[in-house]
Formats: sequence, C-alpha cells, structure tokens
Amino acid sequence: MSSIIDKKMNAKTRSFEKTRQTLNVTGLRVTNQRALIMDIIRQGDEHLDADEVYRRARAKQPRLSLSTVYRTLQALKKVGLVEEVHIDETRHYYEIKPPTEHHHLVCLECGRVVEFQYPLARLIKRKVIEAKDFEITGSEIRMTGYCPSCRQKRK
Amino acid sequence: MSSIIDKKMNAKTRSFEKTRQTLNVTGLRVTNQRALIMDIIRQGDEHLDADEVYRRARAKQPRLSLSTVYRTLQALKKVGLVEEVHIDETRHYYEIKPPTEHHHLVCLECGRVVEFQYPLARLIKRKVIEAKDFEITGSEIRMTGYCPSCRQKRK
DNA sequence: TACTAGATGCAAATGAGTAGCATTATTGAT
DNA sequence: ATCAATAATGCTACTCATTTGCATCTAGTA
Repeated sequence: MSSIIDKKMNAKTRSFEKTRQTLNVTGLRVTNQRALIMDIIRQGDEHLDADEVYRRARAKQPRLSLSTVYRTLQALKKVGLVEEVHIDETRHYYEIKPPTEHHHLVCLECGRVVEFQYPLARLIKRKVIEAKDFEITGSEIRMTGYCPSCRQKRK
Repeated sequence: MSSIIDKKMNAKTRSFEKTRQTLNVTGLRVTNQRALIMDIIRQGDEHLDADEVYRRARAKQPRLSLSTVYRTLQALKKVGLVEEVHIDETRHYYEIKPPTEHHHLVCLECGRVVEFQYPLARLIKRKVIEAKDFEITGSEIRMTGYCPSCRQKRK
C-alpha cells in the first residue's frame, strides 16, 4: 500500500513526508504549516530569517501568518531541530541543526556569509567548564572581516 | 599652570580629562556628551546597554538625548574605542575595547554573564585566513549554558 | 571673533519580534 | 468514524530597541 503511495510521490512530497515523520517524534503537533516551514529551512541552502521563511511559505500557503512563522521557529529551536544563528545584529537566522559544528564568517562590506568548521566544543568547552563550572549547551563563533573580492575593491 | 589645575582636579575630573584626550586624537569632535558617555563606559564595571548609559548620563547632563547616546556609541565603535558585544539577542552592550581578548559565557537561566579569556585570534584566525582568504577584523565567541547556582536549583 | 561642518535634541518613524484572543485543527479516547 | 480536549493558527494590536529628519547649537579653525 505504501509502495503505491511512494510511486505517486514526487521529490517534494517525499521531503514533506520525511519532515512530518521528524516532527512526529518531538511531541509537537504535526501541522501543515510546521511541516512546510521546516521543509523550507531544510531545503534552503542559505541562512534564512523569519521574513524570508514567511515569503517562501506564503507561496505555498498564502493564508499562513507571520506569527506562525515566529512561533514555529521558536518551537523548532526549542526541540532542537533548528538552530538560531546570530550573523548580523538586526535579525535572527535559522538553519537545520547541523551534525558537524561550524561557525560563521561575515563580510562587513557585502554581507556574504561563509561557514567554517571548527571544533570549538572539544577544544574550548572543557577549559571553560573547568574554569567557570558552567554547563555548556551552545557555542557560537562569529568572525567579521572582508572577503577577497571586497578587499580587492577597497584598494 | 597645569600643575595648579591638576591639584584642583579630583579623580572624576581627571578621568574626564583623560577621556577628552583620547577622543581628541580620533578626529571626532570632543563634546561634553561624548566625553561623558565614554567616561561612563570606562568606569562601568559591567557591560552597559544604550539605555543604561543613557540613565547614568542623564544624572550628570539631564538634557542629553537618547539619540545622542546611540550615535555616540556608533561613533566610538567605528573609531575602535568601544566594542559592541552581543550577549543577548534583544539589545547591544558596550565595553571599552579591551587590551586582552576575552569572550562571554551567558547563563540562560539568570542571565549572568561571565567573561573568559581565550586567544581565539591567535589560534583560529590564521586558519580561517588561510582557508577562506578573509581579512579578519573582529571575532567573538558566545557560549550559553547554566551557571553553578542555577544548575543547583534545577535539580 | 565669525564661519561652518559636525553634533545635538526632539519627535516621529521603523522594523523585528511578541501577545491576546477568537477560531480552527490535531490527537487520543470512545 | 466521532467527539472532546487542547494545542496551533491567523488576525490585529502592541512593545521596544534603534534610526532618521530636521531645526538648532557648538567645537574647531581661519
């Protein structure tokens, strides 16, 4: 039975279904809005802010409201499915919680964001935990500077 | 002549004068408002947000406006005299640009902020520069977690 | 001392994020 | 499959940090 369904499903539907599965185990109710929002973040190659998620989501579900986007983002963050990143100071961005730790490098000129890997956790966490006796739940490195092409232009 | 003045000056006046000197070399005009604001940040042991700076400043100069605080903070940041730190997501905090690199550890429960030293620059910058060819101008680590006393309470 | 660009004060605007509340939809039990 | 309980949604109105426009003032300089 599910094989028939499988054959009918295109790539998009399948991704959507997978998202529903994922949501299901979190205890959150599985609504179309949530599945859609999460799907958008999963598909989104860049970091998306609430408004961009909203714009993309409305293309599919015009009645969806911005509050729902905000609330869903908070909910997904709380259950650990998405991560909130602080790339610039004016808004929050979201990405699917990544399996490998990475951080962000922001060009002050053009705003381009480059990710870089760095095992901050392993190196620093232990020291900080020992020294300050904190229980660490999250860590983020944000570096700012100028990307190659902008550096060129400035000269 | 200056010796007479020196004798008349109390600690506060002296700090204020020092601040004027500092401002003078930046090319920024030395106004009472700016000297006062910078002085407040210098004296402030904690991290201050714009509103707290405003409150403290008005005690001395009641006519000073909040816009001036914001504009001054931006100006001081631009010339590199103060640093903007992103401890929580709702507002910006400011501190005198420190000689030794340090970062912040925020308790998610009580909001307490603990600084910790870590030579991020030396360790990571080189790698990032090599790998991504960025020119790095600033870096910030923000770790979140639970401080000892809040951890206690949670149990 | 007079000029002038840069700084200030005030008030109004902006914009991200939140909250209240009536309506709707999901889920677990019947 | 139906239904009640309750979580989620869609509005709209709000909050609150930060910004902006503009008339006025003032520090630095000729």
